[in-house]
Amino acid sequence: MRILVVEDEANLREQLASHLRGEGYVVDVAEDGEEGLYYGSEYPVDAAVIDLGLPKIDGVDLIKSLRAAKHDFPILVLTARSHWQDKVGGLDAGADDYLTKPFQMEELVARLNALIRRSAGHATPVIVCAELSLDISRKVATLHGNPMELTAFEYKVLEYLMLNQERIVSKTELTEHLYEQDFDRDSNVLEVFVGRLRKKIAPLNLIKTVRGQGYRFGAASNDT
Amino acid sequence: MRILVVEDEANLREQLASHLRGEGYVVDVAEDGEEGLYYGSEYPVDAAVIDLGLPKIDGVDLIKSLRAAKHDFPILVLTARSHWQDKVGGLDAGADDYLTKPFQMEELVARLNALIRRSAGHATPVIVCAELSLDISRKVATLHGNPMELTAFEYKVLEYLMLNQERIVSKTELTEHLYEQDFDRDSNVLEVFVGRLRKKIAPLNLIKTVRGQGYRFGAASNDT
DNA sequence: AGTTTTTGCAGCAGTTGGGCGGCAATTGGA
DNA sequence: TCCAATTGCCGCCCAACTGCTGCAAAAACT
Repeated sequence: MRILVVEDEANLREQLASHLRGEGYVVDVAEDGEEGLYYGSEYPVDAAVIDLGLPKIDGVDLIKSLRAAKHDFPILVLTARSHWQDKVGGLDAGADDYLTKPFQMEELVARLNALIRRSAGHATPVIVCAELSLDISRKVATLHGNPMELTAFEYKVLEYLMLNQERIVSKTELTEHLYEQDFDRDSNVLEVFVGRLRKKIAPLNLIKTVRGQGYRFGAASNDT
Repeated sequence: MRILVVEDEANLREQLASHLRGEGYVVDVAEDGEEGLYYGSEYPVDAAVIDLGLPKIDGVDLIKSLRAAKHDFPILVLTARSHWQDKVGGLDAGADDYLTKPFQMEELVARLNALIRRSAGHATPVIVCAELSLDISRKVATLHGNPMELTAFEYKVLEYLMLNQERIVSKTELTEHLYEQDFDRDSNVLEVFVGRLRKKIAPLNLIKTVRGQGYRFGAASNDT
């Protein structure tokens, strides 16, 4: 999952970035509204964390611009406690949730998780498909009731596919959402991971290949 | 479907071309307005993506010239965010939609799809004919409610025929819209693909041969 | 240092696009 | 009406491409 962080204070910005990376997210950082607008428009981000007090373009205007440009990824707004009124402006502009500084990283992560999940159309933190279920908040997959042993990357791939059930997800899309931008385009790592995942969830045939287009995750249905 | 891309910046131009080719389009590229006018006049393009800031002939003038020459394929205009006023000029000149840079490829593709579909006279993204329906945006054909397994080429042929229902489409026309220009004229690939399509949608007799002229797709009606 | 995870490489296999030649259908002329 | 020429159709074949897998090296983590 790709997160955009827009925060002007260097210290907090780095803290956010490194903590989110530690949680397995791909993170783009911007230090002002202009840069934020650029990243938000140019990269396929899955969610954004935006501080409201920003140079160049104010946080509220940034959100408005992003929404005007039809970017509908969820936005979590950060406000200083002393400016708590701002949060109303942020939500009005199109943000989805807010957090007042100071805050705990765990809380931010939890809220981000929830936002991403809901924006993919899942109301609950557990996605179930046949005998396989995925607990987004605990980051655990369960097969036939037993927790699966997945590596960090295997989990990321599975999560992205399950959040986008029934949709064809191209390898490019997976790459863009799961890797930092400079990634070797003609590598076959993804094929390898999909292969391993398939092996681990066998004999459920949930990950289907659509030749020339990508993969589709879904309940084994009408193939051929 | 044949797309004309007119963009002076080499990087973006190649990115556009390769991404659109990846989506199954046939792409002509031009790097200035003059070249754009040539391709737009000479080849049977189905839609064009035109950057407004162009050398030799400006984007707006290019659009005007194309329209003056009675080319009515849909045109999607690209503008830099800082020159957003341009878009008005572009639309006035005869463009059909616009996108401000930077933008995401997915969005461009989605809009192009919509433009092509509408220009063929279909308001909705799903074209239905008897028991066969085609979802242009998802690129899926459905027969009797079951999604069909079509190869990339079979799909392209079917899409073109269905977008041009009831009209006689010559093999030359199909070739020009579905293949890059240097194509072996006396090949029978198209006949082969039409044959395979017929087999897959049998027993519906939707693709009729008009000897010496081409094919006509339509609800089985009064044949000779 | 040892283990686990990620990545690159190379070979394999299935699918697809396209060629070739034979066959069928239509047309026009005798 | 019959025959030949033309046009389109179809089955079979092959080459190229895409995706999969196993192995080994590199990197990350303990």
